[in-house]
Amino acid sequence: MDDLDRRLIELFAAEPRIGVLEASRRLGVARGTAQARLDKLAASGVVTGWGPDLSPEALGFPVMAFLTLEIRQGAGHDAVATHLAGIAEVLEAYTITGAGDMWARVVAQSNADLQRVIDRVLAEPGIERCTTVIALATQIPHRVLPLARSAVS
Amino acid sequence: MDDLDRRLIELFAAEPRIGVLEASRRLGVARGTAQARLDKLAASGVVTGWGPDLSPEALGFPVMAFLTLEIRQGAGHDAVATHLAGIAEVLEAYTITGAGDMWARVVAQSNADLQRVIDRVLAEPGIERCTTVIALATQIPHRVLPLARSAVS
DNA sequence: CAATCTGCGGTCCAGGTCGTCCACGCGGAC
DNA sequence: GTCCGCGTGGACGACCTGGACCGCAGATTG
Repeated sequence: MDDLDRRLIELFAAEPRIGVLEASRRLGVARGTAQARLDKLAASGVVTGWGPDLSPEALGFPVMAFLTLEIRQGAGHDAVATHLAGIAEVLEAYTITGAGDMWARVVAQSNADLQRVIDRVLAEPGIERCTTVIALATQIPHRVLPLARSAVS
Repeated sequence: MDDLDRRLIELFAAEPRIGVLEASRRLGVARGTAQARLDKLAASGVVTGWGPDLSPEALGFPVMAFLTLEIRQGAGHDAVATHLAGIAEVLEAYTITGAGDMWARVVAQSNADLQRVIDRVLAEPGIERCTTVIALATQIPHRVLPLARSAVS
């Protein structure tokens, strides 16, 4: 993860479709070098994929909310996680610090639809309580690039 | 967003490097069709980018935490958002329902490093209080694909 | 100190791909 | 009936890819 790697990532983040050759030209290095760096970045796990980024909003799910789930003692998180994984509107879920707590990001087609999503989530008996927080505005969209800039090594 | 679009997205999500021609072959359509669909998906905003996905963990930031910030009345969210945007470890931030609340996802190199990050966040005087929750395990990694499958229209 | 290794730059090649046209046929909408 | 949008198949030239080879430089090792 030296400076060349960083510039490579930034370049592809800015213009994903340029291709290896064009990238190598822009950075003033040989194509083989750029290619080797990209392969290494992928192998080391820094670059996890090149998949298309989808916008839930454009897909018809403009409402985003964060759920904090309180898991019933002894119920185990796995059952809840499996249940959440079966709900497409659940985009993300983590176990977090706190007494049996779990956190999930969900989206919905409207505020009314959010109720339906939450009800689906709560269908799992292992969930004791659920507090919902709705995202009103995006101040910082999901980003990792600045982190790559600051990463050392 | 018909079935062809969906299969196209799923295909590229599974194998991002295949190229338009190969994709059209797999789906049994003409290349021009696949290309037109991809262009349309990008134009409609469903596909927001093809950038490399970076793993904060692989970049040396294995600790993830969620901050709930209480914004001082009248301070305005913008100042806080600008401040957060200047911190690379802040990967995401939203204003949320609740009295002047804001939510942010941060990463850090270690639990000790998390303290440094939080201190940097709290350097902004517009923030009144900050509660931190640490993610222990990823139950569902960030995903949008299932949503695309369920999206209608 | 010298041998070795690794990373990098430069170059070559064949094959495949890309973006972009076009004409044509099909179905639905007016 | 006629128009329009959409998908198809084909074609074009320009370009890119993956792979290979070589030489050089610095770092590492014995």
